[in-house]
Amino acid sequence: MAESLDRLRSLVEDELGECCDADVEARLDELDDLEAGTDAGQVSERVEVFSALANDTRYRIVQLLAAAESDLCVCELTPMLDVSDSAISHALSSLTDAGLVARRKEGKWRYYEATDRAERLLAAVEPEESV
Amino acid sequence: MAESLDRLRSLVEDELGECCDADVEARLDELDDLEAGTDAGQVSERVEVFSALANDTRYRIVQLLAAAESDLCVCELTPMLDVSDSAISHALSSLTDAGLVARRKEGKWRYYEATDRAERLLAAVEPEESV
DNA sequence: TGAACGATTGAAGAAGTGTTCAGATAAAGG
DNA sequence: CCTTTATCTGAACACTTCTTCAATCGTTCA
Repeated sequence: MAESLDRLRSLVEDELGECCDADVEARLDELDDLEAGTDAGQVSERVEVFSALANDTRYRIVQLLAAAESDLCVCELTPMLDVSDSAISHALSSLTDAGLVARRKEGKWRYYEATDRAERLLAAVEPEESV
Repeated sequence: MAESLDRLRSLVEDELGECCDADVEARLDELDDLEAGTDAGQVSERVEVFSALANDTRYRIVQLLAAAESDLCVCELTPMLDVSDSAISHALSSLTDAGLVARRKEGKWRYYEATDRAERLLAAVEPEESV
């Protein structure tokens, strides 16, 4: 660890070229702060959220739920997604775990809707021009 | 296809219960519009973006680049991420393809920075309270 | 020119993921 | 009750992904 720090120091010295030691120290401090600002638990929680959207079936479900005026049940989703009910059920379960979808039980049916977090993410992924 | 439509119709009739045909038609139209609103190319482009963030190494890189005041080179990232240079290079390449990171070449080094799209996504994934 | 160094690439094996199938639950209605 | 219907669950297997290693590229500088 101390060794890799020395290595980083000399890289930074190289990178900053002919400038003073104070600048090198400042850069090293900045890098140090960056490293401190990441918490493993938070990272994995957020990676899980992105993973939930990293699949055609799940992404489309969220997109459909966000676009729908009312919430939808599994049997309404099925005809729009060419995979089995089972696959949709698995997908909805991952999405619920990730906090992207909320379920409501009503008699024989379960209705799903997109959460705010999901809607924010869908908006954020749109390319520049449309923002 | 016509068959599954009939099935959907009877499901919707069940769901809406004792109400009139017009309501059933309206619901079917709504479902139809939803289905029409999704384009395969767009879906896969966005799924690719979410996939890029669906991995610890890549997520942390984007987080570091977004938090950094200036852009960073691979050799500065390496000590903060306990994987090989090679892994980081592969990661940066996926991120660049997904439009989440931009590269700048300068002499011996390549500097990377997070794009606006990446910053929007990082903001959007934060949980409710912090918005 | 050639040695050193930062960065990238491709191949390969281990690990992880997605879908389906078969079977299980739970609510509704005869 | 017993059946039907909507949804869920777990196991299995094909498929994808992630990381590492080894080799390569491109720039700098002696």
